[in-house]
Amino acid sequence: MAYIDFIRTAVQESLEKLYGNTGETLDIQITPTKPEFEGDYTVVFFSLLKVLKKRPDELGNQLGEKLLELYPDTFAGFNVIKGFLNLTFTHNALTAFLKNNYGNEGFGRKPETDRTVMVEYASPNTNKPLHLGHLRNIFLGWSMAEILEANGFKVVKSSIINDRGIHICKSMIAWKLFAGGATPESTEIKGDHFVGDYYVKFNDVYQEQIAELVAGGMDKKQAEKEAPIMKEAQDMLLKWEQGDEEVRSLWAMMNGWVYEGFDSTYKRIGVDFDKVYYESDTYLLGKEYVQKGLEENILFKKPDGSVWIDLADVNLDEKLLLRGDGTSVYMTQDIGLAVEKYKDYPLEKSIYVIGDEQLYHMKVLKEICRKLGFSFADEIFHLSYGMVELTTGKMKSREGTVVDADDIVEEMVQTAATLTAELGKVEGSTEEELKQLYETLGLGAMKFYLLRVDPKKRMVFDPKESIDFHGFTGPFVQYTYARIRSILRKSALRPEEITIGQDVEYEKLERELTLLLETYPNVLADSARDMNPSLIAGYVFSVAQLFNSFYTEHSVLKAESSEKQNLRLALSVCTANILKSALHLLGISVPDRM
RNA sequence: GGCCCCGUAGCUCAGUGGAUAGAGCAACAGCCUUCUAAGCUGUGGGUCGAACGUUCGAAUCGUUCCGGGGUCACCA
Repeated sequence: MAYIDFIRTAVQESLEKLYGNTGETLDIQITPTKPEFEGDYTVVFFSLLKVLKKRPDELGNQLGEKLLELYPDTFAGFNVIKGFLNLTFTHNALTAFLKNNYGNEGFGRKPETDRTVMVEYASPNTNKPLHLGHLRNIFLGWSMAEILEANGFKVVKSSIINDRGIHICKSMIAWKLFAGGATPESTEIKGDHFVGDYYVKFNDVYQEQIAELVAGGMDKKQAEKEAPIMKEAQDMLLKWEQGDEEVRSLWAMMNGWVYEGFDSTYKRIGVDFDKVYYESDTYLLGKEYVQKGLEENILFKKPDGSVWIDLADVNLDEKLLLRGDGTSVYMTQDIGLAVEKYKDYPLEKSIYVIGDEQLYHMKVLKEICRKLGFSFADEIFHLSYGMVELTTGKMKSREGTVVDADDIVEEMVQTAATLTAELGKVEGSTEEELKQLYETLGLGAMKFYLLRVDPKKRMVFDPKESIDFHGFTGPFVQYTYARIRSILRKSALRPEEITIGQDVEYEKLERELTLLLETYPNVLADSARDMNPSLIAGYVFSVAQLFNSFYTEHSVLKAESSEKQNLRLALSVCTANILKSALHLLGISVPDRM
């Protein structure tokens, strides 16, 4: 049992022994003791004073003494200040934890169960390459999947690829008109970038044509509709829907290029999916449920034949589900896909990693599913995250300020290479090892940077700050790990030969580190409960920080006694295990040296 | 305009009912014959957007206001 839970139970028991069962549930808060006070954990008992009709020092002292009496092996002492009871653990209580867990690489993880959840993330369009915003989405999704798995869930990582629609038709028509048969192979351009270039080309030509029409006296709105290239794109979409062979094969070819590009990016950043849905397969699925809803009078038809749902009763407005011509809209498709997911897997929860600009859309989706009678409606969870902005403001594709995913990853890896070369600590490594190290560090920096912030909040991406590998960063934590590995390589004792003496004493930093390491299982549980990887980033940083203080203050290999050396080795092994485990949950790997 | 989110140190962010509000970066002063200095130690830096309220206790909860953002498409 975690220390904090143990204390809660012990306090409850002590209070009952002291004052009997009051019949009320007592609200007891337990927090780590602030560094300026003496103690390890603090019981905050202000709220009990009124119920038990006691004075603070009276209640605090009685409770403290009872705890010492009942658990002499656990509590060594206490002090009372106002409504705070500060408790100090015995050395043996610390040792009990360390002994049982220091060598356990899976410390904090819960055993696997059959409870299954799906995490949908990435979900790109196929008309342009991934950008920085996608990276936040992807790292978040990947990390949440890992965190849920560590908490005992079976996790299905999924993605819905928006592979059809007017957007890809724009790239297609531009390619047809201007590429002259060029391919990613012939131009040596990565497939997704190649297709994205034609999307940009489309827009350039489109703007020119609008300008021409307006110059010729046409109204701007009219011009936007009349521009020939736009008409051609729309014509292509129509042909696609009719199954026109030529259009379909062009579509398949260009999407194929994009997938090759995406796959190489996914591979480099180390993410994958268990199940990929394609919009071209699923976009018609929602219609039957809309039809059924119409028959059951949950939905209604307007005179023009369009189908709507009225959400006024839950403070939302009317929402279109089928156009007058019977074609489906985005929402219709999402209903279909939501059902499909539950047909494919026995899901307890269906998590969607989607930007917060779609909060309203997801709220409506959930509400419609509920009205249509789907039992899973309440288990749809929108893991929303804020936009990534630049120090200069928002990313805007029209202004060319979009940070490309491949570019930024490459830049981080290059930074890692430059920095490593400057420091010159890994001489003697092979080319292959160095290349691997740069990837580990560059991606570690990138992922940590994007995951260290609360997902719900929008964040600012500062290129200067992102390539700083000091302080609250991935490389800082990785460095701490590498330092420990270095100690362990030089140690005469192997981790499994460590023995911690029963009455070994803990100095301040040893004690603090032990207490912090012990809370890891709770951090793991909290991050799953809150759907928030940044809790792990914050934790892993504080562990690394504290270990570095300990490392500077106390020598492990030249400890003053063999008893001390064993203790410090155990602390080092335990720290390394937790750093590795926690970083893994953020998708970050660790180097043996750096 | 309706609804939702945000406002904490120069900058980027922690802290959602408890003690004198924290960290990183930036600034300044120190620490490498000692297990990796991508590190450590210290200093300066805040009317927690504003006001009122609830509470023994408020950055945290409530109301109002100010400032910033999102969204409310027969777009995806």
